[in-house]
Amino acid sequence: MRFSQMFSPTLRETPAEAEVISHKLLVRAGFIRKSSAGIYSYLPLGQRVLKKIETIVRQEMDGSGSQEIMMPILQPAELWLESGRWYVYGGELMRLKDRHDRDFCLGPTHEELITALVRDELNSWRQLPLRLYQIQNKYRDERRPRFGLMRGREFVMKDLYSFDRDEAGLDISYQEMFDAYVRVFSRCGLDFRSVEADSGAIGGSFTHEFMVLAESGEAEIIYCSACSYAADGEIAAAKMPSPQEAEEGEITLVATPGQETIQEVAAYLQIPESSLIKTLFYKADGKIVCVLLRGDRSLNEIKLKNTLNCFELDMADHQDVLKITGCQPGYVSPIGLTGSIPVYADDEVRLMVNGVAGANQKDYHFKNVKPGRDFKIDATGDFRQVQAGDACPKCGKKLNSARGIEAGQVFKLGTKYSEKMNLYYTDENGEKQLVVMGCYGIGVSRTLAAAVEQNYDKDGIIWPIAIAPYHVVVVPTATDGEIFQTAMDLYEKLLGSGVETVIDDRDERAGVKFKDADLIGYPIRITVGKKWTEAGQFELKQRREKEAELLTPQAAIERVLSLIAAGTASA
RNA sequence: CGGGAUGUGGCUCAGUUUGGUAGAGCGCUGCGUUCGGGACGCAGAGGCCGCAGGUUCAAAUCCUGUCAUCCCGACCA
Repeated sequence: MRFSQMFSPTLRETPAEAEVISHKLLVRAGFIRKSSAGIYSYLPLGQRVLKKIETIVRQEMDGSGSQEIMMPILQPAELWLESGRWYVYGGELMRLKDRHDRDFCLGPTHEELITALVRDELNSWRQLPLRLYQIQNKYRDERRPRFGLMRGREFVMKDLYSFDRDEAGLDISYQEMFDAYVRVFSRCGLDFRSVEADSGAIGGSFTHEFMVLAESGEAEIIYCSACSYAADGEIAAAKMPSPQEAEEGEITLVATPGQETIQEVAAYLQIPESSLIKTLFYKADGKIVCVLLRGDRSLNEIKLKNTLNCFELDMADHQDVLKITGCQPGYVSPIGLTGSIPVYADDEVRLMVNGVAGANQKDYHFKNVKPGRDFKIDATGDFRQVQAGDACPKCGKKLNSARGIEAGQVFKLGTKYSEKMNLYYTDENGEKQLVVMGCYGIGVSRTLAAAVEQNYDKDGIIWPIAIAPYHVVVVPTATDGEIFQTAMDLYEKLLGSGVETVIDDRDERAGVKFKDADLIGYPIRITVGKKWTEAGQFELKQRREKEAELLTPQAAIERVLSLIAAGTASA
């Protein structure tokens, strides 16, 4: 490709609206342009990267026994009414009506459609297992689209659905998909981790997320420094604490004038924050519950939500707290609570011996509090947010934390949709059986953004070679004469060798070309300039490296081919 | 959906407080000089100031409404 003809307008300045690195760089380097909030056009460079990722995904899906199909984006409301999700999905579903006033939506995912499709065609156990997938635009009317391609309202997704005879079959499908995902992200050249995750409202099912590690990631990952344990921070567990061995003291009221926060009370009484009992009040579907945590811990709302099995969970406001305890926040306590409010204590709290808790009385706390003795506990469990430094639930070694971008998820659906939408097959005995399903998504456009979040420097993007829009840019430092002609010859030779190459044939100064090459992030740059005139050599510089290599024309081409081979090898 | 902010040539912004008929830099076009890390000079093109009302002799500027965009939060099968 001649750069002079490429529709890739680069910007010198960062667009004002872009906040995260990938958004800034993808816009500046001419990969994408915004159409409206969370909706983007892909310019030639962006489209090429997208296709590269799609190709890798296709190869791995096809290679693991799946078949590509294409379902409609526009879906009739009836199917969503059938699954019950027309009302459950809420505002995120992009809804519209046709001229006959019939309801439709733009597909955010395709469980309904594919279940209906397969149900009409699937009869015998002989047709199973079956795995179907597609790669297409998905639509989710996010409340708050943000970060460019990271959280868009329209995005490219690969969604695959597996159909098996039973749980054992699903286990195999799940594992094969899991393995395929590992290969996909490895081949894309990304640093990622698979983590155990929350299954959300579906509940009970088994799921893993694939996280591309990046500081800007929206998700927290907790992983073990020693063993293979890794989980989304939303669900990460830590080892059960061991009971404290201490002589029980007698509960005593102490004055703590003006000390309202955990920090203040700990400092005032000269005790560690972990000796305090943190008392929180939440509203679960309108009902008040009391939650206790160790003073140095914070609540993991998802764990509590899953335990309570509620839809809505909000912190109780000051008014409510006042009504329940007769006391302002800061001194509230489970001690002396009336029986109607259930008390949920984190495991760590249950094991405390001489804790400090509020007194439900302004300016006073109790010390030497023993849970169970001094107040009742209705349930205990793991409600705390795991932090780096906690002990691994599997091996007890130290847990670390990192941030990640969720680029893929594998999910066991079980019979949720088969039941609702009557998807059966007939087994060897002639009996009708529910089909067991799984679903598996990869955010293709998000993976593109994640790759940038993980691979950039102050000058621009640094594409992993496997998904780079082009492998090589050839930069002649002159715009005519021998240097330019030599560069053109090199360009032709590279193309002839199957190397995806751009020649920067613009009538620009060398500095401008170098800046653009760095910004766009071609993995390899070959400069034809003074070293050619002086010594008959090209300068080959990898975007990731600091120094250039001086090579003869033949050696340069060989070097390019070997770099590409190394960068695109199947995992 | 709650809170905050911003809409002025393609991009980044000034001008709005104090109303008087639109500016800079970059980019773009042409010519010349320059030519290895975003050159310089000269000459140009390009904007009914998000939109709709209102106040006024006069509105980018004041008022009302509305739309859009961004950030924080909530939310995210």
